Amino acid sequence: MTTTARDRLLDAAVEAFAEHGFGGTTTRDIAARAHMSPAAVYVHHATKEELLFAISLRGHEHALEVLANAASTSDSPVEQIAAMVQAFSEWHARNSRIGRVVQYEFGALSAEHRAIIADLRRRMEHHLQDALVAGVDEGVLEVTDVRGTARAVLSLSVDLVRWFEPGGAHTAAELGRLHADLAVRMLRPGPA
Amino acid sequence: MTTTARDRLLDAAVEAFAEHGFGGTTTRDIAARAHMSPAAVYVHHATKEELLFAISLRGHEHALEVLANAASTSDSPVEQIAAMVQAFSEWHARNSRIGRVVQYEFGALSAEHRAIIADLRRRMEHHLQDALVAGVDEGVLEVTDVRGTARAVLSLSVDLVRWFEPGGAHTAAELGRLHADLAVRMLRPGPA
DNA sequence: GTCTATAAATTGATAGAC
DNA sequence: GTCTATCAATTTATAGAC
Repeated sequence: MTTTARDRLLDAAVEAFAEHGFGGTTTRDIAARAHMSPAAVYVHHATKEELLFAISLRGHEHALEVLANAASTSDSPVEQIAAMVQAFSEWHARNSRIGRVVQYEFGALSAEHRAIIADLRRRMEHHLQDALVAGVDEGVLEVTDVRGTARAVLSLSVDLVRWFEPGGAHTAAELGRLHADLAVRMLRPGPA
Repeated sequence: MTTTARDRLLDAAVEAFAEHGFGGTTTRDIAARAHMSPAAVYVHHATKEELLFAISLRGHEHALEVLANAASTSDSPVEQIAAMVQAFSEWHARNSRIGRVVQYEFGALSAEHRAIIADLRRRMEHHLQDALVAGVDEGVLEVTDVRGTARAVLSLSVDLVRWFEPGGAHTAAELGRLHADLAVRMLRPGPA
């Protein structure tokens, strides 16, 4: 688990993009954070946008994996949703800087890179939609708008990257549990 | 209701900041969108950051007003929450560009301006927290973590600025209704 | 209050030595 | 694969005419 110069560069770029946004970050700032010269940034990535894409791709792949793994832990739709929301919120809290770049800098990608990332995002939404549809079929969930509700559930996890700070009022695990509980309650059939 | 040059400038800056972020927006881009020369940007605002603050202050004040008005439409905590979430989501959808700047460019403000905006944000959260506490006291809501749950409820409204497009799958009114319904269901006491 | 012109600094990216 | 040095373009902001 040695830290390569490439890893140091990616970590530095994540911090800079999360703090100042892609457009507000200079390649000099990234280089300084990674303790490198401005020229060293271009050894591993041809442009600033390619550096963003590398971060965004890794982040989306990791987040998708977290969601897929959580979905596979049970056959019960309710338990799948609880596990997905719990894991997805906890991941976003534990990786809030990566999460901020992943979620907010989509528009800064090139058209080609945006298409690749958009596909990963679709697959994330489908994991949630599948569980919602299964729950409705089994009669254990009440959902009228599957697409809109899937997005709303994911919003609980995603929006925390906007304000989460390590060492704040909630730990990552606490937010995971809270959001999972709220999500399940949100989808239960109402009182007859 | 005449459109002044100042309004044109603010509208142009909102569009530019929402599309490219504060750091990624040039004053030339703002000027071009407002059909002005680069120098005209500095007639009404001394710096690019002051232009952002003017937008952010207006936006936060407007959003707070929407929330306060919704809270005052009923004495029932459940109805207050439904009205707040419905109005807050609808406002963010109808003003998604302003909402994006308001929610995502907080960190680009100066320390002084950030303190002013932070106070407005605290007041928004308190409107929700007050209704949650009242609902728990009356026994009509079940909330274990008031702060965390207030944030989660607001996340439903806020996160839509990340992806909402006018003319998309949902109208602003539909999202308002959907989110209000989900929020109330999220807070109901569970089956004994 | 609008413009043209421009200053002064910063930017993304490259050249070429080690 | 790292550095120093630098280019060419762009950036924020200002000066001064109308």
